[in-house]
Amino acid sequence: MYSSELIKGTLKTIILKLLSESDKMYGYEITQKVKELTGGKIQLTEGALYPTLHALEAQGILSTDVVNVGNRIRKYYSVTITGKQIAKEKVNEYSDFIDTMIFLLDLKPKMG
Amino acid sequence: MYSSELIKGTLKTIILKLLSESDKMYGYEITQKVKELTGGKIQLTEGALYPTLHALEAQGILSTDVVNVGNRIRKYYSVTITGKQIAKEKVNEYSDFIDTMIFLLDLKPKMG
DNA sequence: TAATATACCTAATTTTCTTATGTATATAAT
DNA sequence: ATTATATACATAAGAAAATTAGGTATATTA
Repeated sequence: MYSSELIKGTLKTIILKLLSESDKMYGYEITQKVKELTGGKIQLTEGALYPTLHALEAQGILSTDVVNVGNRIRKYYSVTITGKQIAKEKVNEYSDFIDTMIFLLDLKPKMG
Repeated sequence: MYSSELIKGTLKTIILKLLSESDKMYGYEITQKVKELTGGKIQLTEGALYPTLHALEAQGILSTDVVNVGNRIRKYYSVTITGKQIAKEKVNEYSDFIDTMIFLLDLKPKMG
């Protein structure tokens, strides 16, 4: 787990990237996917995730689809058409930002 | 200029990296150096910078040396011996974090 | 002489997150 | 059977970290 301050400001970008690549995902699924992909290094907290999802929906970037799975509720989120462009911009901006930080901090990114 | 949320959480790391590589720097100098190195893409605000410098000093990570330049005051900061280890850890953690984000967001870092 | 640059600082507010709490069902372990 | 964990949503109080705005003051350039 990284110190929490590092993760600040990346939540929206992570959500939009994951949702851009799959048709739809629900909140809990996003937390599990991020945990899995990062080997537990990034674990989204629900207190941060849900309000952000609600905000993105209110902004028209995400749309929702509530489904009943057994007796439990699942709220699927997907990127709207308007949202797709914004998602792309967000990821591109973060990519550019990372390049800048690598240069500024003189880091050598690991090559796969 | 990046949207402000991206820069959140990176300030300490930037300060500690720059100060680790030069003998000493003063606050205003740090803002100018960052602006110069990033082509204006990252511009530290004084309202964030000075309180952070004070906090790092209070924690014993930085030490200060006040100098008179003409009739103006300049407060030089340098990394203490204890601070050097913490600075290294901070930069390494951020480097690791960036690797994780590159993988998670499937980014292709530009190679110099 | 007015504007910009240098150089420090703090305080109110806002943003964004953590921590804590709440509700409820499903499954695995004891 | 019952307890713990996992699934699945949500909000609210508080903390952390930034922005915005303001303050003081000297030096330089237009």
